[in-house]
Amino acid sequence: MAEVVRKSFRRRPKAERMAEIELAARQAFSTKGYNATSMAQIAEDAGISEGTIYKFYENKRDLLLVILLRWFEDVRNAHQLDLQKISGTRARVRAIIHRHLSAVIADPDLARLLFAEIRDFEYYRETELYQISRQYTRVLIDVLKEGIASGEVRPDIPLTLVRDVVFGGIEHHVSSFLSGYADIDLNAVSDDLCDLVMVGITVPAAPPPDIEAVVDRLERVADRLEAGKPEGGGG
Amino acid sequence: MAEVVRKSFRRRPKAERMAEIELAARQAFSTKGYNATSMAQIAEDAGISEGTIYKFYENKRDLLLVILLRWFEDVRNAHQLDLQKISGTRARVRAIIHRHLSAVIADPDLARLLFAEIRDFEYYRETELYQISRQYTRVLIDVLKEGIASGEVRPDIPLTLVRDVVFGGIEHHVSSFLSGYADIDLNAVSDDLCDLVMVGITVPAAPPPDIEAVVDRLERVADRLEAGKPEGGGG
Amino acid sequence: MAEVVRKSFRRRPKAERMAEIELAARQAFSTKGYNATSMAQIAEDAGISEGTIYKFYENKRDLLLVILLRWFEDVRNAHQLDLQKISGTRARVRAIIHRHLSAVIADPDLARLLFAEIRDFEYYRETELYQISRQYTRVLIDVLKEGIASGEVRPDIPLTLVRDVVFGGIEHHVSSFLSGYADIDLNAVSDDLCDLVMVGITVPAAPPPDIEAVVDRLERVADRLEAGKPEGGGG
Amino acid sequence: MAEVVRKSFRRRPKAERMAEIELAARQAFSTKGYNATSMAQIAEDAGISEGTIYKFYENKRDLLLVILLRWFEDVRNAHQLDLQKISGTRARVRAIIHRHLSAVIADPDLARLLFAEIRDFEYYRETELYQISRQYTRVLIDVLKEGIASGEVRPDIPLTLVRDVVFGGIEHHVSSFLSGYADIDLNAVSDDLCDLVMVGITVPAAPPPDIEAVVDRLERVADRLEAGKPEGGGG
DNA sequence: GATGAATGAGGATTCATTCAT
DNA sequence: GATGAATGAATCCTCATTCAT
Repeated sequence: MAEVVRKSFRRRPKAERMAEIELAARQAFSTKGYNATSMAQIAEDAGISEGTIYKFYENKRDLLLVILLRWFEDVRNAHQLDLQKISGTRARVRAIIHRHLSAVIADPDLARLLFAEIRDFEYYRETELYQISRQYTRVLIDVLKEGIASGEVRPDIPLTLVRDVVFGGIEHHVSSFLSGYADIDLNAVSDDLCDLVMVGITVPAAPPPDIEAVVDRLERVADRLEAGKPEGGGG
Repeated sequence: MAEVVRKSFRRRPKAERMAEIELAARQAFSTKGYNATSMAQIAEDAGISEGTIYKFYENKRDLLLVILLRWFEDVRNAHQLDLQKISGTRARVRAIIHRHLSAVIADPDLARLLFAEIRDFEYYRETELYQISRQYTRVLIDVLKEGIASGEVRPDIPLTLVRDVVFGGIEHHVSSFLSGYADIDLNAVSDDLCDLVMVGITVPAAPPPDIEAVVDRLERVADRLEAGKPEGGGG
Repeated sequence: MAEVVRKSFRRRPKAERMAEIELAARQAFSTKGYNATSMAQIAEDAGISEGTIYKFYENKRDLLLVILLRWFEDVRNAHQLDLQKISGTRARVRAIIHRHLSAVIADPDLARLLFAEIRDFEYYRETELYQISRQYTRVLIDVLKEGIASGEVRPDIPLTLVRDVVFGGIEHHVSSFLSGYADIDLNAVSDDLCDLVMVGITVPAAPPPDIEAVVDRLERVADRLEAGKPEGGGG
Repeated sequence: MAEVVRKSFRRRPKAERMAEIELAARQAFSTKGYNATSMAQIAEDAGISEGTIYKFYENKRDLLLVILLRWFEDVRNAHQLDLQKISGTRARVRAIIHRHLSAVIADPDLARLLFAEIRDFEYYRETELYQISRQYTRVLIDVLKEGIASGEVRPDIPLTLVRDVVFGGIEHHVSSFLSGYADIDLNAVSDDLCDLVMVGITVPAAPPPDIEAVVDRLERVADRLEAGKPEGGGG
């Protein structure tokens, strides 16, 4: 009974192939942009033939979509994990900023592709990717709502505007830094942006200058009163 | 060999032609993106022939560049005029936000083209357009610096990050609203964004509004306490 | 975006395709010249699509280059074979002339393309094709040098000029005959040109000038002898 | 009677304009080739507008034709003047070679244009330019015929072949020298080519070395015959 | 399943020529 | 006469996609 197990000797796991293709595509799209990247180039980079890509992805557009979806999913999952171990609105906001910032820095052009190239894809905005990106930015809104509930955040803030300021700000900041070929200090920028959003840029309204003196006096009075209690009781 | 007899045509003022071409190109680029727009389409929309475009613009890229430059120049000039009649950091910041927001709302895709399509234009980032866009966002930084000088703004804020938050936030906000086919309340959003940047979202450690009255009362109490100590016991 | 459904097609051996393309291109280039020939025309003649040409050749210029290179190689190989079985400078020179002449007659415009169209190809002259064409005409120079060594050829001849006279002469001759729609007698022209180069056109060097005087004297002697015959006979 | 002679104050003599246009066109055609030269460029170089060229020349092709015709006429006239003061076939052949060579060296690409670019001009070959170029090369044939008549040239030479060898040789030689960026020694090359054509490259069939000895012997015979006449009969 | 040769529409750009000014 | 803006066909080349092997 020669039960020769002749497994696929050349066939690669589907997931592995796809990962290679997506990696190649992602790098190419990021580096040169969607239009300037050819399927032939992606195939070559992935070490496969052009035709094979079409076994896994409907077309070039679909490939970009899948890549963007994967990116959103990955970062969103990271957000979930982060938030599980962090409490306090400020700390949670900072975590979201930090995570998104590091993701954008890791592949600065990918996020922009969403806005840049998707526009050719007429009806796609209302569907898959649009939903995902909304869900993605939803984490921040949820955290802000919790902050409102807990009293840490003003209840009258424009939620979507805050969301756009955070994500738009990160995108702009990374891209303007890239233009300047400078490095970004991940922690410093996270802190700064978090600060900025939380407390703004205005010089804090100085506390009434006398109040401390008054308190001092009151404390002294209280001290004395307490000290004189024994006599005070008599009458 | 293009040895063909041509139709008739009309000679038009150069500026008029260019305005028509740029309008057509601007709309097409905005609507469909740079790559998806053909010179033939632009020519048709402008009511001229393809060849004529090349009398005025070096190539397609140049046409986009000119359009973007014009946009920046126009809005920058508007900024200058605005700021001439407004004083106070907060009011000036709000004016910049308001002006930029209304420009972006007027042609929401144009500003994005800068970031979306320019990336193919290798060395151009370091040159013309990059310079202009830097100069453009410079107005906000200058206003912020004045605010620091006048004590209205915290001296330790990260200037470029604030800049990126404002312009990136506006861009994202407009584009996310457009996706939802909702209208933007220009004044409300300007106010909100200005507020956000100036004072942040944290619940202010608001000094109790009665504090001075309280202090007064406390002081009177203290006075009485002090004064009545000796006699206070007696009737 | 070329997202169209295609017709069916046949996969063919690479060499076969290339041969067809080159044949079509060669005929078109020869007939109409390089500039007047469109890639579309070549593709149609070759029975393929335009895009396919670009699978084999970088661009139109490259296609011309390849064709010219092939032609030079073919004729050069023929020269080699010819010379292997022929000895004697004159016979060898004639063989080169004959072979080149017949190649030029077979495709009269091809050789001229080299000189006519290559000039646009700026730096190409110093590279591939220039080298090949130099090597090509080198055969004649080598044969001439052998002739000098063997004493059959004057050692003081300007080698490159002779080379240019032979090849330039053939080219001109064929093209002027073609203009006149006349046929060329391959063997006769080969002989004539060979003769021309070998011995020139001058009437063969007059016999030493004194010999005539000598002959005169001899004639006079003879006359006298004849006149004196009557007496001479007596005695 | 104010007979104000208001001559053309801006209008240039027609001939002058044409000369400028032709100069500009000639340089451009020579430098870049016919196809690569645009009418716009010629107009700019000539300091006039594009439209003006069409006042003088039917079209681009016609302009080239005129230029080539002028060139042929100029050189042909020079040939005529040269030949008026030179006699002897060899000297006359050399004069033609020298004159043509110097004309080709002066504008090396012009002559080639005749062969290179004219081919697009289907039926033109049988007409104007073809006639002129035939007439042009006719001078050499005429000189050769005179040489035959005077006995200086072998009567059996292939006239047209000699013509093609001379003109084709010059063309090739100049172009191969240009490729090498070397200078041509006008006189040396003229001499060499003239020599080559006149006497070929073969080592001259040196007069039989014994001929003088033979003559000597013949003279001695004659002497003896003369001396021995009286006695000769006797003894 | 994988391949990669073949497709062919599409697009940017050029330029000879015309003709209203 | 001169101009030069306008034309628009023509061309090379690219590349997403298909399908016979």
